[in-house]
Amino acid sequence: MTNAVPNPEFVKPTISGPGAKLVSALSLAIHEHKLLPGTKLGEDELSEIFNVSRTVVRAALQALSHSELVELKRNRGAFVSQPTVREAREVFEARALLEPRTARSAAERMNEDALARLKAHIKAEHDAIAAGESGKALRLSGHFHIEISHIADQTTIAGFIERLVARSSLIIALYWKRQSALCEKHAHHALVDALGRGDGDEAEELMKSHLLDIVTALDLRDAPAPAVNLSDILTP
Amino acid sequence: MTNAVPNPEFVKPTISGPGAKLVSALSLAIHEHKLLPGTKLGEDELSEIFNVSRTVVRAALQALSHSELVELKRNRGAFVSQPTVREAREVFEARALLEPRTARSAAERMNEDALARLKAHIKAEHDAIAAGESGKALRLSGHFHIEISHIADQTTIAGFIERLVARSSLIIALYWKRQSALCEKHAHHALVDALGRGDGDEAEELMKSHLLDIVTALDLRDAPAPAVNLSDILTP
DNA sequence: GTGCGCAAAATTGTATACAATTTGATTTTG
DNA sequence: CAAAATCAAATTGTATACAATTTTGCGCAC
Repeated sequence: MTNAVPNPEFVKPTISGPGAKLVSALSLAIHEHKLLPGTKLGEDELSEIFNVSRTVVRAALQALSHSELVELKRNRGAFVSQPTVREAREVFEARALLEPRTARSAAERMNEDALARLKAHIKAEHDAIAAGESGKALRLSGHFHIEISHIADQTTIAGFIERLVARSSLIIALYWKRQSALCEKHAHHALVDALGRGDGDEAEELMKSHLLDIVTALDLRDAPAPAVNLSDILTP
Repeated sequence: MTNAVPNPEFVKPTISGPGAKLVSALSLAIHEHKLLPGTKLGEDELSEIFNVSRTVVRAALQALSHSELVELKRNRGAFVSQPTVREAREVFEARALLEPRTARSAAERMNEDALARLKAHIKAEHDAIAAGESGKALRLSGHFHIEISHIADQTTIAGFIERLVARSSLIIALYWKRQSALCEKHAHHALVDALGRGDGDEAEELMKSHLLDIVTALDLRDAPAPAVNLSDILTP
């Protein structure tokens, strides 16, 4: 069965043709933490798996690098990005700057259709958790924020938020405190409530504290990134 | 003589090797309004001008499309982007959201070196205007905002602002009211003053009104579109 | 046994050839 | 004469071949 959410894609169609499938599949896998930060994405490997030439693989990897999910190192290859602690802090500072205001706008532009989409989204999150599909649940919880930004109807800012959410997924993979449970369930539910009532003040406040909660569940001391490739770190 | 400004590049090194030159040259030409929105960027044409294969031209065009300076249309080719009126409004709304706050941060992190760079920047703008190089002046005036965002030391947000400034350049090419003079001279000078004094409140306020001034000088009602000959402008 | 150096293998970078699609002009047809 | 159909030229999309670079592994000296 396919996703219950209208648009399951994170990466906008910056690329078309056969490469689009590759971009979708890779970004999906990264968002669901099936591909972990540091994983090498070899060109031959991918071209064989997807039955396309290296030309389109390279185009897809370049596209992913521009959305910052993948890092390209010249003559070395493509790797799933490994945001640093500093980048992690910056990403959530940027989200704190953009998203609360965006949630307010969304509340002001709310309508029946949008509310239905959000509720369906939360249900999908629920179902994924119930089914034990933690990767999918994680991806959906990120996508929830994107959905709100789309309701706010600010395409440009929504694009920024998409990038930040994508990066957040990598950050969570690297810095999430294992002991703290990921229970965005209540926060998202409360947000949908506020949005449904058109309560911009509350939506803004809820989003602010929700983002703070997420950061609190991260371990952003100088924790070394669990690198797959040690040589990247040990050789200057 | 080369630029007096430390980093004349707008597009970050998302691409390396021979293609980097191409990206630099094209983004420079676009920022200086030598290549106007809607201009077609043919692959053969560029590969001949820069003496590289179409492979690297395509990579460069893809990079430019991800920074939204260029729009790729499948089976049609690459064109200098033509932001719509709606996009234009969104871009300046996003700038209004990000830049005043960023100017405040910059004021708080100001130091001797940064102040010197900003003053050198303003001087370069001055000189370009005096020399009648309006394209260069325009590019520098955009880069001034990027310089401030770098001083604020928020790489992620700085990246967003870079994209917005790039897009603004296209917007100005399309929607600038000819009658209104572009005199960012005073605004930029006042900003540097406030920043130099570490006056965050004033810097934030000045940036806000400065951005408003720019929008006011735009005619965001309709949109014509010009075009141009490539080989007349580009020389590697 | 450790470290260095060199050569082979693997991988990425670039160029070129060919396929698919669009474009524009010319011809055909009502 | 206008509109539609068509065919050739031009342009982009994709695959493959070759070059450059990095990685790997073996052998040798110390």
